[in-house]
Amino acid sequence: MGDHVSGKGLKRADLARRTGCNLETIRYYEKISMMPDPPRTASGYRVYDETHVGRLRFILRGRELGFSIEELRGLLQLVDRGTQTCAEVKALTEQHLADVRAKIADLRRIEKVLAATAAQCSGEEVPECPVLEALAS
Amino acid sequence: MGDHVSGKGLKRADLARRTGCNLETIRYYEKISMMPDPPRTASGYRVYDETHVGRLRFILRGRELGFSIEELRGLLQLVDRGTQTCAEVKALTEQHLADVRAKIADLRRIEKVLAATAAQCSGEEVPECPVLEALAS
DNA sequence: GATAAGGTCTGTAGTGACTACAGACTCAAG
DNA sequence: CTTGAGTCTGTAGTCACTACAGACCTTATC
Repeated sequence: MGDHVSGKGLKRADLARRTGCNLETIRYYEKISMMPDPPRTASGYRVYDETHVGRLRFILRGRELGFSIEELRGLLQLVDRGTQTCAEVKALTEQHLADVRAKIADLRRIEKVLAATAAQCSGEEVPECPVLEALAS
Repeated sequence: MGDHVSGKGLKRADLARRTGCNLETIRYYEKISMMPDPPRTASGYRVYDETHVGRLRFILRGRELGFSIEELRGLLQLVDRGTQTCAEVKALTEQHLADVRAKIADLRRIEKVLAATAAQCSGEEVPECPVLEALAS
């Protein structure tokens, strides 16, 4: 009854394979209501279809782009309502873009300090180490 | 018996103020053995001195630079052993520098995608949104 | 000396976003 | 009919903190 048969009725492992998502993460997204409760077989197995594949891909892609679960919840609500304005989505995206840029700036500052202190190292066995001193001061 | 009196015998709140560290985080670092168990007063209050200020500042600065707790534990062990070679420290630092640079590269890729998709937005009330489509596809 | 306000002590629970496991159940193949 | 793999549930662990409840101590004021 797996993925390869008739294209309908994906089991959890099928959905995981199709999306590259961890098996347990699917259950987690269901628990926190990011994914809808899927229909079940008589014996209780979850049954997914293409809409689930699409939604999960959306979530995974968003996570890859650094959106938090809550940010994605906002985005998904707009999708679910069906009445989203492009402006609303754009605003969320631009806010997130600003966050990403701030993070890049932070990391660049860190990179500079690390590169500068590492460059001072002789690599020899000396009791004083410029890195440790940089951390201590 | 606080910070302002005689310069000796800092209480936990004094150490927090001197380092900018959160009060509870000090206790946490003690619990995970990043900070040594300090001496106590007869009634059980922790008593800190300048060596504690130095070590905590070292940890906080390292965390700011993105070292993980375990990485800092490595660095601190070298410090504690007193026998560190500059080469060991340099290796840890350069590994960490590589991690930071990888993270920057990731974020820049994300930034590009976000900026490109946001730029496509009209901001008008259209049912199709390029951002949502970018996430879905 | 009594009392009230504030600091400190302890252990524990919550955060975000998963990940992993134990023990019970079901399903398909041989 | 048995074996092995897949699935189910709830729960605990991860990282690096942060916050809280309830007990105790210290300090200042009356």
